[in-house]
Amino acid sequence: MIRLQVKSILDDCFLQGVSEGIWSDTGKGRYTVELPKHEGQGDFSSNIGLVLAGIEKKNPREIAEKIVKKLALKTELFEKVEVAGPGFVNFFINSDVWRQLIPVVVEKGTDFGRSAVGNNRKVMVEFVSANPTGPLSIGHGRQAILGDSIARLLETTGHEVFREYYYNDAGRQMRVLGESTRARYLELLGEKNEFPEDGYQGQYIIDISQSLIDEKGDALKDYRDVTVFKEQAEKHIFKDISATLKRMGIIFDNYFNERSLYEDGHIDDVVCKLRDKGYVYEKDNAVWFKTTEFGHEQDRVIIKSSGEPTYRLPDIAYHREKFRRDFDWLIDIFGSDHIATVPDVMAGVEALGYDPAKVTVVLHQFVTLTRDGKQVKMSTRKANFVTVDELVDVVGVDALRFFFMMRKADSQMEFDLDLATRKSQENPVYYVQYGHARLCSILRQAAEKGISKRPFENIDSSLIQEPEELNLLKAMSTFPTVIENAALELAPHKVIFYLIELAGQFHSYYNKHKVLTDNVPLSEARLCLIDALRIVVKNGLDIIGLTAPEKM
RNA sequence: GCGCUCGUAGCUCAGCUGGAUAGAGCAACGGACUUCUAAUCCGUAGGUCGCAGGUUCGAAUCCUGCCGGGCGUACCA
Repeated sequence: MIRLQVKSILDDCFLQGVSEGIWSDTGKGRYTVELPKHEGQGDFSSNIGLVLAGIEKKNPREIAEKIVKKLALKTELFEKVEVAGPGFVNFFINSDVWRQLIPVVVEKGTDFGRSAVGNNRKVMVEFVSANPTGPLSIGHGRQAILGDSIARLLETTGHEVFREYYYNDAGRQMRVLGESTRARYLELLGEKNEFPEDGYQGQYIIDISQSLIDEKGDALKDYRDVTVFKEQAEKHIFKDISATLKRMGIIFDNYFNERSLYEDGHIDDVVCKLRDKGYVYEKDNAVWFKTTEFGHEQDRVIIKSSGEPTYRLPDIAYHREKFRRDFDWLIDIFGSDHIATVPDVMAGVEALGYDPAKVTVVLHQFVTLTRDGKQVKMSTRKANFVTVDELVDVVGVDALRFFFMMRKADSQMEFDLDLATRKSQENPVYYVQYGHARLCSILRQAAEKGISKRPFENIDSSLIQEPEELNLLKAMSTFPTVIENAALELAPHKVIFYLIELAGQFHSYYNKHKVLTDNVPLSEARLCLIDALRIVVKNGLDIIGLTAPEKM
């Protein structure tokens, strides 16, 4: 907030220098205003001297001096502006500017941090998209939480967000699922049979088979067609998946079934359109898509010689449907195993006349599981995975969300269930939540002691003067920018790190200074700060889907 | 082989659209509870930012090469 004001004042000075002929306008937009890393370098700092000196071939400090001279006349925002180091301009902001943040935050309340930068752009976030072959595992959990927090951030910044889950309940995987279910069904009935070699081995299949017996007895034992088994499995698994997601606070606006692309003729239509445009040809009895026309190394098969489409074709058709539904921005959250499909889909989208620049793919790295110190290759089929439900049981929703949001998407994560269980108490989510609980506690105590929460105009705000207090205000002032950046960069971890930092500053302050004392005016002033801070922490937790307990 | 991606403290990770002295948590060590919640705080220690070049006033950050991990590289999804 304040940074932008400083930047715009600096821009004015720069332009003034241009019109006076001191320097050219080449440097326009090249210099920055940033938060310095070290103490004593001001509240903000600009590299303008160094940048302009490079362009004009002049001494950076001299240029910085000229800027400072112009700035001095400009505004009461600054307490001091000085040249430092090799040619930086450091800005020291008047303390009162920081204090004025308090009434702003209090007035905006839950809206502080929200913004309209999204301009109501329609965004679809596609995530999870797991086929119903088993419970959600850790990897899905990461994706679910990543996608959901991105969606939340976009909503907070004025985007119109639509969450979609894309799934496929046809094909080989599902046939195997049906066969596995039938095999277990017969097993439970004591019938002789063989479990499919590549069948799904999890306990959940047995449970599903049992449910069939409960409902229908042995009426299905002579069914050769696996459809009924498949459908039962799908129904149960999907119910579990939605329950798991809901438990984590994740709700979808739509589940999109890949099969509808066939039923509604979109698959055939896409092939026709591509053929009309000359991007498709036949060879070796298969249908090929000329991805080489889009700079790829080789063409790709979209319909196998058996007549079945490869996964690329429905993926392309699906993306066309997304475009046709008039979204301005399409965000796909994929695991890194989908890297290879992305360029093909993009080529397809482009070939059909849509703009691939409207698609952003967030790829997240895998979560590897270690058990007894050894890495386990997770597989739904072999059922050697850890489910999201198990994790939630053990660590709770908040800790799990925090854990997954802490890391940026493209970092690999190692997950050790034993360690997670043991360490869940150390999860930094509690550090932030405890901060919130403490803030609430102060407000409660104040009420009990009869120290009233007065409006900002009625307190002596100059009493808010400790460096820790001003630093808290400075940190609070960046909150809207943090949210905005995290949203536009699709990087929820930035909010997490911000909250940890802010909570840390508060905990320090709490241990050093007392808010409620016999000094009533001072207590009242500090209480205003505490109230505003509580709002920021609460909003931060809310925005990324975490609870903000008032007591712990 | 090729493509994408990662490599920062003992461990887990921030920082990466170039800026001044590279940060946090955990683990280690030493301190602070008759005081608004000690799920907290304060301090100490810990680094060739994978390696080597290059670009420039300035590189953890950009470029090139190499080394090492992950994921791909199907008429599997």
